[in-house]
Amino acid sequence: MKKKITISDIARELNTTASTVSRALSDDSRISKAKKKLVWKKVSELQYQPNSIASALRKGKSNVIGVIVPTSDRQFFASFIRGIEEIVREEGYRLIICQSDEQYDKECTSIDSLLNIRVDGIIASVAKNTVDFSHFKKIESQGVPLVLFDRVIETMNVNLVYSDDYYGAYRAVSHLIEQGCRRIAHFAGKQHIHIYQNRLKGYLQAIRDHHLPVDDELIIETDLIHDTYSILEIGKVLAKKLSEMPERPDAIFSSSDFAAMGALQFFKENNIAVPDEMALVGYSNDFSSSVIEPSLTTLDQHTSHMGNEAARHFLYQIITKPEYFKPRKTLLKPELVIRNSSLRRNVIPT
Amino acid sequence: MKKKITISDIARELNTTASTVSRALSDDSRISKAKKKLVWKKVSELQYQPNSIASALRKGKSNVIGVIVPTSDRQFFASFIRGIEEIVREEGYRLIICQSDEQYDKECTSIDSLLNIRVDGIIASVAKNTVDFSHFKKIESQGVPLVLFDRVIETMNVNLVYSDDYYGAYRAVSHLIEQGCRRIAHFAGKQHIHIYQNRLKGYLQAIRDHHLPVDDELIIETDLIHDTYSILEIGKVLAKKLSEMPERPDAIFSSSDFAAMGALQFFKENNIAVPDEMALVGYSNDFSSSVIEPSLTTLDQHTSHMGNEAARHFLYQIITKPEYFKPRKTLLKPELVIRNSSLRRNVIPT
DNA sequence: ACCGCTTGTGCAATCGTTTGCGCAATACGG
DNA sequence: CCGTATTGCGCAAACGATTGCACAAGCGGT
Repeated sequence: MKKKITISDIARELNTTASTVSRALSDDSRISKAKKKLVWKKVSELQYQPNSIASALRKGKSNVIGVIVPTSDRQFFASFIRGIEEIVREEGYRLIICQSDEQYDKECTSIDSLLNIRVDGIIASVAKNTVDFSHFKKIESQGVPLVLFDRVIETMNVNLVYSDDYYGAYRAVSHLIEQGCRRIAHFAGKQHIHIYQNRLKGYLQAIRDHHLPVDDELIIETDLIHDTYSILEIGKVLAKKLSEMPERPDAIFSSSDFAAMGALQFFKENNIAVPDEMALVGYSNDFSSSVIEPSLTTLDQHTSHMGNEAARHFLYQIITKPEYFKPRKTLLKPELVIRNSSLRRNVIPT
Repeated sequence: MKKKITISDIARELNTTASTVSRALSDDSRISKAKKKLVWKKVSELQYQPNSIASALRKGKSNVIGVIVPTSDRQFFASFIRGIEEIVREEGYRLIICQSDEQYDKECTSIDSLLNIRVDGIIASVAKNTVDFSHFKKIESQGVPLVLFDRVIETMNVNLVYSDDYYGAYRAVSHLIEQGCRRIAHFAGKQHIHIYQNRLKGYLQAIRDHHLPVDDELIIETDLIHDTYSILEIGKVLAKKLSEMPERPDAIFSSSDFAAMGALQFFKENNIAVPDEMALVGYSNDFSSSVIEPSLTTLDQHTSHMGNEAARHFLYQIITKPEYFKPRKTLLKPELVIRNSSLRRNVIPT
């Protein structure tokens, strides 16, 4: 192990003290230009690397933001993280990324470690089974800025960034109705998760607004959070179930791209024409939805934009005095990306 | 800001000193069981959160590993990161993830910040344009353990984890030949990157070993590192070029799944039958390659396994005395995942 | 009664930076 | 020539946990 050189080493060589060097490095106005030059010269000469640990300890600020995601290998979360990074990197913040793997206890330990290393803030999306929020309350109570995104906890008074799932679903279903669909099924996610609840609400409202009957049989609640290949399978199974109904539906709005794609594969294998006999809309605009045949209509949530917003919320909270601070909530509208799985050729666009 | 409670607060309440508390918490044998109980009780009573910054400063160890990836929104890197995490989390290490965005200068600053915060090690894949390696040398010279993966620098004497690209390519091309293909084109990546170089070598060797002619016209070198949608386009353009050749090739081995998929889309649009007129093999086994129609044959690199290995290399180096330490190199064999894009029906499997 | 040993605890320095405060030197106005 | 700014820098105390060393008390053996 080579001995690391410190601020005092520099000071010694320059016949001055650590304080002066420190101030010179932080461009303090009380240090003369000449001295600063000298210091900078020595710094590069000795290849000095500041020790941010020491600095963090003294300043009580680590310049690190903790990010907790259920999993980082979904495009959704990956591009969200990229979105955060884009914004905070120029302010000198680094990210430390924890995966909860959708498990409550990993979520807890992640939060603990992040607090231990004294992150300056935490940006998180809650795991699918989390119903107790005391660990998030702890973050607040320690005075650490918190931003929740996507799977948020609406009852907590913190910064929020989420997508307007109600709108997205409403938009998707209205689109299907415009295409002439009259019996629209819905692959709904587990209803204790807000986003899935809102998508179901949007679905219902759209149906009602267009004076169509709501059929509970067509609403299938299932766990849409798994690895991609499993959800694909789930989609196939559900598609089979729907196709065997006496009065077969003519469209599906799925809360997951992958379930929609699984369904699509089933229909192709069983010669049910998509979109003409069965139109499909997914959710999230995963890359794969653009290459599957027919390509899948879906909702793009502009995830990296969500990341940007989350980052900005954090930065805003940092510069605001606690007594003046009020949490901010951003609700972003998803965009319907219309592709072939829902585009019937004999329909005249309105 | 609520005042954080420290080890000395605990000590004061217990009429003892910080040293005793510290030792009690680290389960030092010199502290009596009784005292330890008392300490633990107070700890939970006061909701004490250890300050790892202070600890890191004193111990010269942060329990953080820096990971540098070109981009985290590729499945490849995401699952690699997951692979690392799996192994190191139980040893108490956290990950801090930096994206170089394939840019040399971001790579440099990432390394600098990681060294500043005194990470215990760095696991990195080099950016596509990096040709000067002094920043990686710096990591070594500071005595910080380094593991390079996938896009490695073979001339550096550090831990390496990479995939046997030569083997993968050889395997892919042999498979195409077994399927009856005789004029096989190759979408090659830029040749200053080792992995693409090795894939080209594997391609060439397989052709030669099967006594087929090598046609330079069929080898197209192009930049395969971009966002997915752009590579898709590149694939289409190249496919067009190939399809217009007087002697049209009957197969493509692409160093990128996305380029292969782009080509596939072009062939479908232009009624060139895949795999019968044109067989296709991609590289990486991205999820989308399984849903495109026909599904794409490709090479799976077992990325999360690569992550496991990288993590183990790091842990090994950590526990080994520098004077006994020798870098370890792991070369993993990719697996050919045979799907419909290359599977000709009239071929009897051998 | 004395010595040595074990067991449990405290003292104080240390990790590398930052920062409030004080002090000298110079400048400037009257 | 004195008083008051202004400029430039050093002293020393933090930040919170860790750790080498000393030391005290208790015990047993001679």
